Amino acid sequence: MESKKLNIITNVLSAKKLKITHQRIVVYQAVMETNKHPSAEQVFERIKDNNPSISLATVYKTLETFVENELINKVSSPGGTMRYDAKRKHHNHIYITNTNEILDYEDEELSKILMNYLNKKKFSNLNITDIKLQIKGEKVNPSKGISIT
Amino acid sequence: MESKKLNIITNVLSAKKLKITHQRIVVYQAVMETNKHPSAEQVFERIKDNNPSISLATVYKTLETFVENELINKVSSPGGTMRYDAKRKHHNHIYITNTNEILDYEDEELSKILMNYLNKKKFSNLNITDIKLQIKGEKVNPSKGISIT
DNA sequence: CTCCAAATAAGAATTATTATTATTTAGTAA
DNA sequence: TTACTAAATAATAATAATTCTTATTTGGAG
Repeated sequence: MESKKLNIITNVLSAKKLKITHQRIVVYQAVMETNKHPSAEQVFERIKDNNPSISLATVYKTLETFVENELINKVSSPGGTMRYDAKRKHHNHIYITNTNEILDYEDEELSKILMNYLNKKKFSNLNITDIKLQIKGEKVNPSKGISIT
Repeated sequence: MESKKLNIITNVLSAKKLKITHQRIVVYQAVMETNKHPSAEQVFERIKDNNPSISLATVYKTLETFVENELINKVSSPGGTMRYDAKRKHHNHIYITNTNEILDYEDEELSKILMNYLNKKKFSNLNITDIKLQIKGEKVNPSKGISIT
């Protein structure tokens, strides 16, 4: 199963004509394995114990390469630093201001409503590439999670 | 009329119990006068010719003071730097990726739809402080403006 | 197996922002 | 008005995040 996962990654990379390197595999895995929207620094922290030779600059560059190849997303956060997340289905973000977390909020119904509404508007000279909702809030109890019904 | 504008500013400042200083008046005016969501650096550029003694650090600190006192907003941008804008009616942002501009998109009807939709959802442990739409796109013709109908 | 364009490591450089500290000033109260 | 004090500012150092540079290494085509 480890090798299966590895296989998926190598396929993804070669589909984008990217050289398959140990660094790229490790960084890609690190971003995929978490839903925590890590910063480059956090990706580096996550991988460095098992891969002490991978440098922070490489992590930055590798992440940037993935963004250019649309394998992951790069999002700005109210905290000021850039955060990365695995590119999956379209989703919105909830910024938790008191813990600096970014949560995903997936809501297909909402996306449809938004699409639908904005399509009726005419934006001249603008080519819209993405529409997402940005919810900002704070955890009432920072040590507990958030659930949505 | 200059003095009238000045009067408005001094009233705003004293309402927040902020000392009325030349630096604050100038920075406040600079942010109010543009709808371009300037960075701290851009505010500095805008004022420095007429106020060569105001330092960049003061601009940063003054803007931060205004944010704390809810006179202006601070928003992150895909470009990575923080941008400021006059706090007015609730509005959404359109990030123009090929020119790095941030446009306002005010739409009360849309806000109501969103509020309404999200109120039906139950987010436990989350105190929502802001909901805004983030539209990303690029100008087809970078030298021209964007109009919305 | 060889070769070369592309990728990486290491660290310097740059950019954005915050912190420090000595000096100045707004507002208050005599 | 003047004197006082807490707050604000100027100048600059420090820090944090990110990008650049360059010498070295390596994946993969042939």
